[in-house]
Amino acid sequence: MFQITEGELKYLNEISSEIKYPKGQIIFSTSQKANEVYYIKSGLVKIYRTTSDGRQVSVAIRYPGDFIGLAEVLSNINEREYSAEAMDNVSILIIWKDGFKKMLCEMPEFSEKLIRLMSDRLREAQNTIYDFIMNPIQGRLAILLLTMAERAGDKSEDDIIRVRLRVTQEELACVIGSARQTISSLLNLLKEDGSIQYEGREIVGVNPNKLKLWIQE
Amino acid sequence: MFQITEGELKYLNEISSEIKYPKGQIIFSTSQKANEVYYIKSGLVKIYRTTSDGRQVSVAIRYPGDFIGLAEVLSNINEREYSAEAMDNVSILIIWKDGFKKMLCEMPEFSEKLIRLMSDRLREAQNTIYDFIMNPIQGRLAILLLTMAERAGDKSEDDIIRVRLRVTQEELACVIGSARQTISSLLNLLKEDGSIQYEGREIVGVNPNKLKLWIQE
DNA sequence: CACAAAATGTAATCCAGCCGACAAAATGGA
DNA sequence: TCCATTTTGTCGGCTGGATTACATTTTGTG
Repeated sequence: MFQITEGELKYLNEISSEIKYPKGQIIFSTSQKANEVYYIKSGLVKIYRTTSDGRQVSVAIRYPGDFIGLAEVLSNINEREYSAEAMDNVSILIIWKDGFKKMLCEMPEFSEKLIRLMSDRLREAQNTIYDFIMNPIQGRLAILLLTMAERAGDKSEDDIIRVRLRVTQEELACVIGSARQTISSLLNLLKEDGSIQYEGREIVGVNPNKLKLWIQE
Repeated sequence: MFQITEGELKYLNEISSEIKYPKGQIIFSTSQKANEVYYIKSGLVKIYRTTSDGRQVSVAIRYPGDFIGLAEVLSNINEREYSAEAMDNVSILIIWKDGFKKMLCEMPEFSEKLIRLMSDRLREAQNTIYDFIMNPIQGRLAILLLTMAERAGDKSEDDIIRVRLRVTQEELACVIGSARQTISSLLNLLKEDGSIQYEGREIVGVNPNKLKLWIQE
């Protein structure tokens, strides 16, 4: 998908400052001014909104190599529509709007790539909508675990993805719009079934082929 | 949101050919070659996928002034991931990939605007995901009717949107991931409630304020 | 090490909304 | 105008999964 080049990263490093956020820290939140974009160097970030009754609803998870906070800046919206929170210890580049827009002008191939990036994200979001309509909870959970493993893990020799995911059931529930208790029992089913492997409270292995059996279509 | 200029439309007219599709006609479908983008001059188009068991799942509805078929072309995907079908009599410009990409190079402000467009669509899709998680069926239906009215209707003197929507319950059901029968009774509730007005089988008026009462958050 | 806080497991209850089945109404061709 | 086809209305039964309510385990912290 989207891959940043050496040159671009160098440019980014010059116009940004690096910040580390500990797990649980909020990077930006709804209705703050949207004056910067962020580039994730390491760690996972969840994009979410807090509802009036206090629940959290996540619409995406972003991984190392992803930009976040892009949509508001590119759409020229003044305020953040979603919040972003570090799901573990996260290292991030902060890039000010003006610098970022200057970069877009000066590096036309980067600008071109950005169109592709937004396009990829749109397709991804549409697929999420599709999956929500098509799949019952188990399917959505399977899809989520699969994508998380693919994006955050290293593919090893056999077809089991080695990974290191420390994510609570509550967080998973927010992403697929479900209840924590339901996730609890489903995860146990997946465990028995060999679709996922735990080590303590950390997911360390994911079997794509077995997981896919839970997914509709 | 996205507004095309006189100049851009003129340019588009030169590199495109206009085609009219009668209601129900398929404009492109899944796994066809993705060699062109389309610009809707009039009419509504649904973007959907047919599942293995024959059901249709819609992920978006596009309106006059929208481009369709963009994502595959901009992402450099070879095959269509979704199908597009005329929801009524539709008039469309077909623009070949090469011509479109040439236009992007020659009109940098257009290219810039396209980034904004994709960004807008991404936000829209994320909001759809959010709504799916937050809202039960009535809420989703209300949101759908509201956006359809806002995009396809003319705002009149009072705060009722005058519109002319000929859409079957089946189609509505596909968009919000529900069953036709459920839509049937909900529409009747909305009718009684004064949220929407029918004339025969056509929705001709929508009351945004009343509709919003059905929406969570 | 002890204790509070966070995360998980489990089970009973309940209900929104899907599904099947059918009747009625509207629409559009011939 | 008539008949086939499409679209809509309605109703009961069934079920996935939310909700409530605890018990148990794990984790971090003074």
